[in-house]
Amino acid sequence: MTTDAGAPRNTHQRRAVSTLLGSVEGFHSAQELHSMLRDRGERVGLTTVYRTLQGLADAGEIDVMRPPGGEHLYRRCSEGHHHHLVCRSCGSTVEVEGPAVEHWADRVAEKHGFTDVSHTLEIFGTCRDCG
Amino acid sequence: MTTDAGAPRNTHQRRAVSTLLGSVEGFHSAQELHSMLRDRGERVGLTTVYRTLQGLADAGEIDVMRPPGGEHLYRRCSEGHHHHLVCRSCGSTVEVEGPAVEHWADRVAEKHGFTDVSHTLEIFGTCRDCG
DNA sequence: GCCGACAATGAAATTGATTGTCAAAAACGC
DNA sequence: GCGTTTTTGACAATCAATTTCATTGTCGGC
Repeated sequence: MTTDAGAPRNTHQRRAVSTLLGSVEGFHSAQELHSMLRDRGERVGLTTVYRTLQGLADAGEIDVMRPPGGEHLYRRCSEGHHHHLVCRSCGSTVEVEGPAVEHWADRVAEKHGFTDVSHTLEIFGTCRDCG
Repeated sequence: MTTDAGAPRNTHQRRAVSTLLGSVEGFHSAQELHSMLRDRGERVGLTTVYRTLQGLADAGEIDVMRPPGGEHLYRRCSEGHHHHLVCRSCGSTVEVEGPAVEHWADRVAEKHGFTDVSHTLEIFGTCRDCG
C-alpha cells in the first residue's frame, strides 16, 4: 500500500464547480451553486458540490462566510487576503483590505503561543441605499 | 389591540439562565447550558433556553460565537468589546482586545456609506499545548 | 489501447442543531 | 384573589449538512 497522499482526480464535476465559481460574482450558498449548475445543464449532485466546496476551502482557493442568518456562503477567493463588508438588508458585499489587521491578528496569536493561525473578520452594516 | 411592546416578565427560568451565564467561564452551547441547568436541579426546557439566549443576544447582554464546527456558543458579554483567540484542538479561548481594529472597521464601513456597523472577528490557531 | 485498482460520485437516508406549535401554567396589574 | 396575557415546555417540524454505499469514472501500468 503506497503511503502517498492520493492526488485529487481531475473530474468533470470538480471542474464544473470551479468554473462556476469563476464566473459568478458575490457569495452563494452551496444549494444556490447546485441550482446554477443544473441550470447550466451540468449534472452534478448536491453532495459533490458540498464536498468540492469543502475541498476548495481547505485548499484555500475559496472563501467561506457564515452570516448570522444561517447557511454558509462560498466565493472564489481573490488573490491576497481580504475581508468583507456586508449589508444586512440588500446583501451587497464590498471587499476590504486591512494589512494592519492581518498583522495584528498574527502577532496577537503568536504572543499567546498559537501556531497555524487563521482568522475571520466580517463587518456588517446597513448600506446607504438601505439606510 | 394594545400596541405596547410587551414587557418581558421576570420568570424563574429566565433568571436561572442569566445566573448560570454569570457563573460559568468560557463559551458554551445552548445544549450544554441546558444540561448544566438540569444538573443544578433547575427545571428549564431546552426551548426556553434557546429563546432566552436569543433574547439576551438581541439585548446585547451576551456574545454569540459560531465556530466552523457548527453549533452556536454563548457567553456572558463582558464589558467593552473584545474578540477571541480559539484553539482548534482543545477549544480554550483567550480574550484579546484590539482598539485599532475596532476603529479601523468603523472607519472602513463609514467610508463606504454603511451605518449601524458591527463586526465579528475570530482568530483560530493551535495553542502551544496542542501543537 | 485495454485492464484493474481505487478514488469519486450521487441519491437517499441520517444527523443534529434550531425553530414552530399550542395547550397548560405562571406572572403581573388591579 | 381574579382575570388577562405572556411564558413555558414537550413534541414535531425544518433545514442545511453529512454519511452511507453501490455504481461510475480516472488514472497508471501493461
